[in-house]
Amino acid sequence: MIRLLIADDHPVVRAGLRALFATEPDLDVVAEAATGEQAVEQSRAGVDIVLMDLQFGHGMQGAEATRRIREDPGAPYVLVLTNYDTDADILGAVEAGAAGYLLKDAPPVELIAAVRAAARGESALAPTVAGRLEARQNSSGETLTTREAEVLSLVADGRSNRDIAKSLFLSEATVKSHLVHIFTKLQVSSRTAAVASARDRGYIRPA
Amino acid sequence: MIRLLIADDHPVVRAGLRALFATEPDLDVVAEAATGEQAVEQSRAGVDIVLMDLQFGHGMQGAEATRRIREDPGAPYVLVLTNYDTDADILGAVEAGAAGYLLKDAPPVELIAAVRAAARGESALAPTVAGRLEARQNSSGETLTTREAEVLSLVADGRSNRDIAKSLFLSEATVKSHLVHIFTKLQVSSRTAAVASARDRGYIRPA
DNA sequence: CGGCACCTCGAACTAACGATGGATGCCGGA
DNA sequence: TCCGGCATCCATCGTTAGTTCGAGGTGCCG
Repeated sequence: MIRLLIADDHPVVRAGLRALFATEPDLDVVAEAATGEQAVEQSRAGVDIVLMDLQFGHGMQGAEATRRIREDPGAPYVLVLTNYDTDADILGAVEAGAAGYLLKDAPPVELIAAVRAAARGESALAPTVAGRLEARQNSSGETLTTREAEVLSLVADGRSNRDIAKSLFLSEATVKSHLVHIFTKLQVSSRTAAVASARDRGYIRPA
Repeated sequence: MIRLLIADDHPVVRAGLRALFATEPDLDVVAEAATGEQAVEQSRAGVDIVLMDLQFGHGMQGAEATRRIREDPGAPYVLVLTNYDTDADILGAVEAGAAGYLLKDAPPVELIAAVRAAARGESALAPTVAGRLEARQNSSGETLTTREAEVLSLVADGRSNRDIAKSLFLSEATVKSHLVHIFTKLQVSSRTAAVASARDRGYIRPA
């Protein structure tokens, strides 16, 4: 018997997952959580697998909750649940200790199979994500430094170079310098293209 | 007895809604649709209320499907279902004839109440949306024309003015002209800020 | 210690952008 | 019918952005 915790802020999704797993005799949903905090709490109450949504409306997000849960030795496996497989947080969640991730629009059989696989301790990473993880580790030139990401996020807000310089207590020249590096890494040649590319790659929050 | 059609591309969501309504004796889910096309088709088979997701992975989107369904006289009422209440398509859907809209993270009781209200022919618009509809009609300056939206979406992809001009078979001056109008309506003064603002307001697809 | 990666800044130059102000034709609503 | 909004077009000019050099500072790690 595999004991499940469902963590999602959508009541409808929780009900759907519950209904889905109800048809499987070896799967038992023993708890639900509507926030990241609740998920961390409930995960300690004898659970084998946590189905963790990445996006929560308020408070702690799924990736952080995953990290907290996996801190404990003998903690349950965490399967991350997300809407888009381009989600940047997937990488964060996997690095935080998630055993795999699932797309919400995946067919039910896949969801169930993934849960069983996770319960056996197997990792369930889609090729897309696995590849992205490799890419992040190999081609080190592609990842932005924290400072560059900081600049880029301000650019994405529509701020000007001068504006950004003031906010970060830099000279405008430094901001431009960072931008040159960002453009090179992202293989673009304008700030708006950089923002577009960064959104594609998940470097920037969509909402 | 209220006969429901659930149109959503997520099996999990469909199962969740089905489970939800199963507890109500006067509500009966008689059909499901995973695409916009299916929804239009199924809506003709003796349905009272259609629960219509706005986002479909492929093919016809919810707003368009709503329009098609409501074309017929005596067509079922359509309740739009969406993740974010900032979604630009909500307005489109309501204009297409939706009787109301629901947030997927709304508590189950609200969903059920909204369905019953819609079945009685009542309109169920959240104040947020109702206000936005007014705003759209009153301050006409806020909405972008189709051409402006077209330009803006290319800007959001990181294209240059010259590039956009070529794509749309315009002169660069015309593109700039459109941009001036866009900036004015969005109350910004740069293309990146315009993109940021447009994303906030839901003028641009997040993915 | 000597790289190496990162962050910082400057200066001068080119290209792109945005502001301003004006102009035409077209169409639908008052 | 006339007016207003839309789409289209154009030129000029100041500002911003992006490029290309350069260089100094830090901290980390083998």
